[in-house]
Parts: sequence; structure tokens; C-alpha cells
Amino acid sequence: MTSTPIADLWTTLPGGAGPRPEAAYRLLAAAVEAFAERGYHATTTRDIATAAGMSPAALYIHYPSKAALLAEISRAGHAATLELVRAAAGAEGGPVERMRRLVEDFTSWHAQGRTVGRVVNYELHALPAEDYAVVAGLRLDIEREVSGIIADGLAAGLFEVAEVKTAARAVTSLGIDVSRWYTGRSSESPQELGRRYGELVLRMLGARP
Amino acid sequence: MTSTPIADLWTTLPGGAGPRPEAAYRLLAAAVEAFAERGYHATTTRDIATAAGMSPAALYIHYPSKAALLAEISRAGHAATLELVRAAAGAEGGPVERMRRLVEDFTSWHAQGRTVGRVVNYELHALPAEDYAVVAGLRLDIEREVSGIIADGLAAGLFEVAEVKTAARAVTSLGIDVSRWYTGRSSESPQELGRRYGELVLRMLGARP
DNA sequence: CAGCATGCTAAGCAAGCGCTTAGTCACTCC
DNA sequence: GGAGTGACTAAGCGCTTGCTTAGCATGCTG
Repeated sequence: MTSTPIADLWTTLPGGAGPRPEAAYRLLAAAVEAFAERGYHATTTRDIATAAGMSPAALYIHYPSKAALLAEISRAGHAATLELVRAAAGAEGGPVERMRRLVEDFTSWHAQGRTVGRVVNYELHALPAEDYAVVAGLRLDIEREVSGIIADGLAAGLFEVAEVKTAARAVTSLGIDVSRWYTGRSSESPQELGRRYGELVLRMLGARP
Repeated sequence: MTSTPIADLWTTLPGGAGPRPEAAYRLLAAAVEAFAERGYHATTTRDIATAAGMSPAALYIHYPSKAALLAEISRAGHAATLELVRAAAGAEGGPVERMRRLVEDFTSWHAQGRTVGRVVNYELHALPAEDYAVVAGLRLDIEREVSGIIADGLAAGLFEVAEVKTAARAVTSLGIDVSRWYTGRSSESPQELGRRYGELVLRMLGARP
């Protein structure tokens, strides 16, 4: 795993512009937990501020609105996921090895970071239009990386699928949905689940052993 | 498709207790659309009543609360899905044929009824506790039917998977997630998507041709 | 025909919402 | 030491929320 660990996701400002103030970090972390558990609209600014140990008004010193908090979470979450996907797609090795690593990392990421994953994947509709546009671009990039590996594998005669787009959709779909159903109480560790999903996906793609 | 067509999902009362009054039907249909598009908490009772062509107060003549509307949608949606799954699992033919039909029907159902599917799968947390318990039971039943076919296939030496539970989770997961990403503008029809997913899943399960 | 149930609307209530305002405190700088 | 600054709070504003109340037509029943 060369990608950003989940715990470090919010500690630095976008673009590597130094560390994030601790109070802003606490607000972001509290917002992730609350949005994941209750959903964006069911979460109040008082919930977030209280969980971060502040009065409601203090939130607005660090973020201009509740929606800005969601946008920052969504942007950082998607950027980290894209980074993880690019690391796997650009690694050494053939399409089979790269796809295995992608599915393993993508799956265990969505299991381990299921709270972030829920916000990132299921609260998109609550984003302001311009923030949504940015995130939609990142999602498209992710889908393209997956399609790229499948196309490579097809060209090399290592995969066998009727349609690249549907196959790529199925691969990302399996990983994303993990953040819906996975709980810490699940019997499998994120890594073990990733390994199993890697096996299933490679067979789904008709990978030659 | 022997299961309840989506258009008929709300026209009769639970337990076949006669037809549902037309006004109550209109409220349910409006609630499904609104919950699917904006989410439960972002939808107001005024939204629903207005879309159904009534004043806000009229809603409470037919349903005791906004949550009762969600519960009815969720219950009926899950019951119909279970019916569909049972029809496939109990059909004639071997595990391969039954699994193919299950995935085809399950997938095209979640594509065609994507609005219902979104409410049913992504608004569970908003259900009152007792309604949630009922629905959780139905979801368990669905998972069990899928696991049953996989176990049958394993016993007959027709499938090859390391773990039944993970494989079953992957099968239902693929279908459920369709309601998240599928749009009417998608290039594939629900039936065509079902066929493609059927192929992918059978290969994922290591089905012998 | 009176009496009453049914299905609805207009008006509005109490509570909670996102966000603002005014002011306090600790700290830095000259 | 006085002025300025940044992080924060107490209080609350305007608005919207889920839901209630009171009343009004309509149509059925004896």
C-alpha cells in the first residue's frame, strides 16, 4: 500500500499546503463519523461541533458552511482513492498482477475506510454543483484506470470479457459496495476480504492462470 | 419474470387485503420518487403531498407519519425482491441455470426499479427500529437463497469457490449496487445488463460450462 | 330529510434548523 | 502597557420542519 493511510487523510491541506489546524481536523473527523452514521441531511451542525468539542458557531470560523465540510471530505476521499488506483494500475507487472493488486487495495480500502467510503459514495447528491463536478471528474478517472487494465489484458489475450465497460463497472461496483455492508464485526479482515475479492474478480474477467 | 411487476408493487394492500385507495397509492408513488432522488431526510412531507396533488395535512389521513411511508415502501420492495429470488432459486434446472436466472432477474430488477431500489437499499437507517427488524429479516432470507444455490452447486461439483458466504455477498452486492449507478440513459437495457451480469457471475463462481 | 362518516383544506403550532451577531479571552507585537 | 489579532462562546434570528386542529363539502344511511 503506497497510498495515503486513512488516518492521515485529513491531516494536511489540499495541494500539500502545510498541516491542517487541529481544530479544523477535529471538525472534519467528527463530520465524517456523523455523515457516515446518520447521513448528511440528518446530521446537524450542532452534532458536528459538539463532537469536535466546540460550540456551534466555532464551526463557521473554519468552514463557511456545512456543505463545505462535505465537499472537503468528498474531495480528499476521492483523491486518495484515485491515488491508490493509479498506484496499482501503474505498477510493474502484467495486467493480471496489476488487476489483482488494484482489487485487493480498492476492496480493503473500502472495508477499512467504510465510514469515509459511505460519505464519499452515498452523499454525492448533497454536494453543491461545482463541488460535484470536481468529484465526478475524479470518479471518471478511477473508472478509466480500471478499464485501461482490462483493455490491456484483452489485447494481450490474458482476459476474456464481452465488454470492457460493463466489466469495469462490475469491478468498481464490487469494491464500492463493500463500504455499504462491511462492518468492523465482519469475520474477514479488510486484507483477507481484498484477497478473496481479487480471486473472484480475476476469475470473473476470465484471467488465464 | 413471474414476480410482481414494478408498476403493480403498490396497488394492493399487504397480504392481498384488497386494492389500495388511489390517494394512498399516489402518496406512496410520490414518496418513492422523492426519497430516491433527494433522500429521506431531505424530503419534506410537503414535497410528497404536493407531488401527490394534495395539501400537506392530507398525508396524515392515509399514513400516520413520514416514517410509515418509508416503512411501507421498504417492506413491499423487499418482499417483492424476495419473491423474485425465491422464484429463481426454486425453479427447475440445476444450480447453474438457477443462478443464471437469479442474477438476470435480480440485476434487471435493480436496474428497472432503480428508484425503488435506492430507497430500499440506501434509506434503511432511517427506518424505525421495529420496521427495520422486519426488513432485516427479509434481507437475510434473500442472502440465504443465494447461498443455497451456491452450496448446491459446490456439492454437485459445478461451482468452485473458496467460501460460500463471501461469494454470495459478492453476487447480491453486484445486483444491489446497480440501483446506485444505473440511469435510464444507460446504453444497456435492464435485460441486457442482466444477461451480461449473469455471464460474469457464473464465471466468478467457477461454473463448469 | 337529519345524522354522520369520509376525504380533504387552510391555518398554524412547537421544535429544531443553518447561520449570524456581539462580545470574551489569551496571546503577540511594538 | 496599550493596541491588535485569532479562536472561541452565548444568545438568538429567521426560517422550515413534522404534525395538529378546526372546519368544510360530499355522499351514504335510516
